[in-house]
Amino acid sequence: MLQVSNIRANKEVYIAAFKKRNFEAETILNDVLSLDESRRSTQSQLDETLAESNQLSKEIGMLFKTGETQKAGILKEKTARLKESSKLLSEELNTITAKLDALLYTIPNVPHQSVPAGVNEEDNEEVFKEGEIPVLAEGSLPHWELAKKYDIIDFELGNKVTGAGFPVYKGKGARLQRALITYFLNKAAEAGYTEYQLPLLVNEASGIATGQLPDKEGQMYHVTEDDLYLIPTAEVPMTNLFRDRMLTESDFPITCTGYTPCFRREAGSYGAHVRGLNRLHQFDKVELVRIEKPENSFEALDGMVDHIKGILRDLKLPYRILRLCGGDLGFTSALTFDFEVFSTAQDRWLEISSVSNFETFQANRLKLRYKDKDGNKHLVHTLNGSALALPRVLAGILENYQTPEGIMIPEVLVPLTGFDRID
RNA sequence: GGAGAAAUGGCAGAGUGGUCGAAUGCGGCAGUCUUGAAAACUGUUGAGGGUCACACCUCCGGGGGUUCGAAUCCCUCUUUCUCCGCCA
Repeated sequence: MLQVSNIRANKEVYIAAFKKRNFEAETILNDVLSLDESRRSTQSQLDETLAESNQLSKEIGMLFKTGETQKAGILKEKTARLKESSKLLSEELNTITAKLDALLYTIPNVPHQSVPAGVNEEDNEEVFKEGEIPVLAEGSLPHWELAKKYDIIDFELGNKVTGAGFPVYKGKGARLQRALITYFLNKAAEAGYTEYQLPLLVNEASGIATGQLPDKEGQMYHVTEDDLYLIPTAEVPMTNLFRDRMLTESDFPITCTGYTPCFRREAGSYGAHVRGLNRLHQFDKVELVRIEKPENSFEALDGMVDHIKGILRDLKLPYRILRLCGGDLGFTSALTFDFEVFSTAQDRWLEISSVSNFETFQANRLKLRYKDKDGNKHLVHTLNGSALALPRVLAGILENYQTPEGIMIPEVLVPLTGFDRID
């Protein structure tokens, strides 16, 4: 959520920046500013009324003490009127505040200056590419065929037990999956990230703070009985660990990692592009979260990008990095880099990580600030990134490492899987 | 799930209708002393809104109510603790 004070100071700059998102902001920003105007004037009217009423109450107290009950009675009548008007004013204030918040909730983050304009994924900017695309033997298969051939992932069983999008990993498939999780967590630990095991259900306040609610409500599974949401990403519980905190200089840097399953309704998704592991309702992911001082956040973002590069090099997977254009940029993000692995048998790029700097957008909702040496308070910057999302990495490995003799296991994983080939 | 107790500032802990935004202790910060540090002493020290700055307003787990006036009384929700039940 943007800060009104920043909107006031940077309106024109924001309007221009929002154009990169194809978001026509002028009207809404003007509405925000005028609502804020009336919020403040109503607030100060209310304050004055309350001040008067407080003063009278004090006087009444004194009069009772000195036994002048008649005088007190007269003042009491006065307060009745004040009470009435303060009630009206506070109702008005609530209405205005609710309207203002509702508007603010619909405004996405301001794209970073480096974000290219664009309408969709076609306009994302490729900034890096590495790794060799293997030449596969005749008759190579997409991963869902391989999964069936080697009996390592069973989509049908998942359909029976739950429904589409909930695959069952089996035998070496399950072990490979577990090895990947361990491997990713080990890499994060080596890089200094603190590991967490997190709740998989979160409350509404958490969903709002990281920006999943109220706008993207339909993306999360909602447990209505208890009013809890299944996490769509570990970002939600991990970032919310720091909700309502006042940090100090010595708390930085804050770097966290954790493995969780992720649950996404993906309403409306179907077709060839969602086949197999390409798009699931439940999938595994290792996530990185960082909380940084504003002046360090972009350096931290680069650090995360490098971390993920290192993993993909280790796995010897061909990948590229995209700087998302305004049209493809997530609602809460100021700058996002997507990592894509080339899926040889499908002949397409699969997104396996998304690394973002949210600047103060989440911190404002989180009420997450820090106090600098001089005692001044600032919102922090929050960042997160997948390192990595499992299913598509698995798809990439299965497809790129297939040989007529079976699927070879990337070298770095062998100590963790205990086998070097699926056949 | 049942019964009881509790929730106050960074922490501990007073406060049970009016000079309480809140005693006191610890911690933090600044100073005195000291070659330096510790100790001791002195001062200072919650958050949000508002203002050029003050004033002023709000916040004692959340929400609602009683009252001229609520940390304090009432209702409700949440959380924690103790006991019982159930259970991986």
